[in-house]
Amino acid sequence: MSRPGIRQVAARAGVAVGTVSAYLNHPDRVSAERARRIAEAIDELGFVPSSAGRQLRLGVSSLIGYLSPDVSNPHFSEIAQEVEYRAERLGMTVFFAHSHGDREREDAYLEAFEQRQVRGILVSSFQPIEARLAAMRERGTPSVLVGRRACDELQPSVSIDDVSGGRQAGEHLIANGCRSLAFVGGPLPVQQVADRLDGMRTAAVAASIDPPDVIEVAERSIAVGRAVGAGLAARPAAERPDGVFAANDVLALGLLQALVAGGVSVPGEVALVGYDDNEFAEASLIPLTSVRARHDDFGAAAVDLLFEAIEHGTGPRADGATSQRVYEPELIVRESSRRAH
Amino acid sequence: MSRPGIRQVAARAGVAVGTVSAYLNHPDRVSAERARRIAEAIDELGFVPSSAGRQLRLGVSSLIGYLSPDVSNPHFSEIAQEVEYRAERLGMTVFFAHSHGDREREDAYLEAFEQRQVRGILVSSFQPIEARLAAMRERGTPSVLVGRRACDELQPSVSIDDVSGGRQAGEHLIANGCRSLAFVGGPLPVQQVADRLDGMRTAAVAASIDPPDVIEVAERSIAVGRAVGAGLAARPAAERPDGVFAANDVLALGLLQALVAGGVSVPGEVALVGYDDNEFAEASLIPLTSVRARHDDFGAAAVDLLFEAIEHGTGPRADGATSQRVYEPELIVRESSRRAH
DNA sequence: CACGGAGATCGAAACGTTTCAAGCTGCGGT
DNA sequence: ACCGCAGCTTGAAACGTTTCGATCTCCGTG
Repeated sequence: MSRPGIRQVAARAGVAVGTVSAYLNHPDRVSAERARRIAEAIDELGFVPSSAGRQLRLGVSSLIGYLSPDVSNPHFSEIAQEVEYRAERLGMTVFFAHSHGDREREDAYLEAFEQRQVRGILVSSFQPIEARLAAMRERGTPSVLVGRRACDELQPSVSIDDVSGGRQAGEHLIANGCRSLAFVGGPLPVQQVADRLDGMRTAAVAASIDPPDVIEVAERSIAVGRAVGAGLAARPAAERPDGVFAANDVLALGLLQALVAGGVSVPGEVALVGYDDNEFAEASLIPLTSVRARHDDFGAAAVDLLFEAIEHGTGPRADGATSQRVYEPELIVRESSRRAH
Repeated sequence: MSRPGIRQVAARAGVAVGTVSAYLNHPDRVSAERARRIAEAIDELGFVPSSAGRQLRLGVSSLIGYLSPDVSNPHFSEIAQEVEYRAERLGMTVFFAHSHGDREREDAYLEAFEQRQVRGILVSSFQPIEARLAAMRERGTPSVLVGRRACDELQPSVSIDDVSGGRQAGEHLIANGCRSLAFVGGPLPVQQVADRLDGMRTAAVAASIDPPDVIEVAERSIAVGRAVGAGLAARPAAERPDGVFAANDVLALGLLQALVAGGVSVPGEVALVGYDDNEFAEASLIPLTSVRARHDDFGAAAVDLLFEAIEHGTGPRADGATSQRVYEPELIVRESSRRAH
């Protein structure tokens, strides 16, 4: 007793299959009488149209794929939500997949997307991935790199100027009287992390103070932040940085907790700045200063850019412009770094 | 220049289409020589198998659907992650969709799942939805209700005993000397919320103290928690409850921030307990006491139950047992409610 | 009354895959 | 030299849909 198809519906309603198809896709083209009979048949049979059949015939789906590292980081879940809203308004469904930073999973999902004939793909990744995206573009599936600026001119991307974000964080700390800076983040090969550090270094150089101490970590999680924070709290005050910039809010929140638990006053003894400005940064008991990546437009812009790529085809843009949007981040100053001079 | 199909590959490799199919699905059944030729052809043509064609022929996909209200709540994203891991190990891909509490969206996604012929569906919802799930079960798509115990015997579910959780929270507050309780949560028609409140009431009755003051809210978010917290902080100390139980960690974190900002000492003047034990509850500067819903097994159990339903068919279970797992929650005591007596 | 046109309906073909009965090949045993 | 068997290989059929030229019906016009 396999599920009924459009044929069974047609037979039951006493009409041709083409008519049933018309009813489903262009209800206005079929007479009221038949529409009624068809609706009845569908109901009685419990007919559900098969998207596989439809997709096979049409050659495309109404799916867009979204590959992100990790939805448990509020930064990504906030973007995901926005993407879903925007795509929905454009009649598309989003197929979410999470790589958890694993390269194999990334590959597997990208391939799955292609097999499903998604119309386009949104990709957030901490790994070099442009070559793979270029190959998919060749085969007709466009993509937008989210969160990092693409090197290849032909690869659309939506990103934050992380160097600028890092510089703002650094300048802010310095302006608040910090002279002994530290950067907590990693792995350093990750472009976004490296850029943020670079920006901070630039600020230090400009102010002619020592470059930040780099505390590299393998993972940006609360637990790791906590561990690093405990280490800092354990140092004698003289050997402790007085201004810390974390690559990430999640990391920063862990740091903050361990510092305070270790008896270090924030922002008094250590001023702290995070990155992403996620929801929980603002909700902390000592609200966290953070570099905001304008979430409001970010996900939506990615979707829009993807649609542009879908329309324009996958070649270079006719107008020669590159489709790479870079947002200027904004420093949101809160208590964790606000110091009386 | 449509994408090449298995036929073009066969032609190019000089073999029959059946052989290419065999190569793709049972590589051991084709001779080394042909395998080589086919691999070559696939490479040259950039062939990507169409999952639509495959699914059409097979009649099933390797998808399971997961409908949840909102991935920006860490509670759900933690479950989602677990579900994805478990499903992956079983060779399934998870199709995520988010209802954002909207009934229409819920409907639309459930229908989309069915059209895609998912093997089964995981559903978290705050609305009554069992009737719809029953209809889908009739048509051959099993589901597992996640987070709330199903009323219908035939509907598998994985849930937490929310009444017990509420009772534990209440008893704990009382044991810590609180005599004037309050419950913050809502909307009350939501089963999970009502159950938690019920449990707390039970505890109050058992201890012969006044039942909790109920502060109903329309939405469980940080912002709402903050607003309620500000309201409490503004009251004269005598009119303020000394033990507050929030339906949700997100809500609790908002409350906590506003209380402290309003000069109310936590846990000194107000002891606070949340629910879900999400990652950020533990990471708060005043770590939040919370009722933990054993995330470790939760998502995995849901997937396992779904698979059982898929195997067993969609009728009542042969052994007559109902497939409803109820977990006993565990109170994790942290500083936000720990009081010196 | 014949004709034309508009609008609704029909039904075969095609999309890309897997299955499976049937055919083919080569080898070992008698 | 023949048979039988095992293992590869073949290719047609079927899955459920949409498209589109052909057909049919009906009505108004000349």
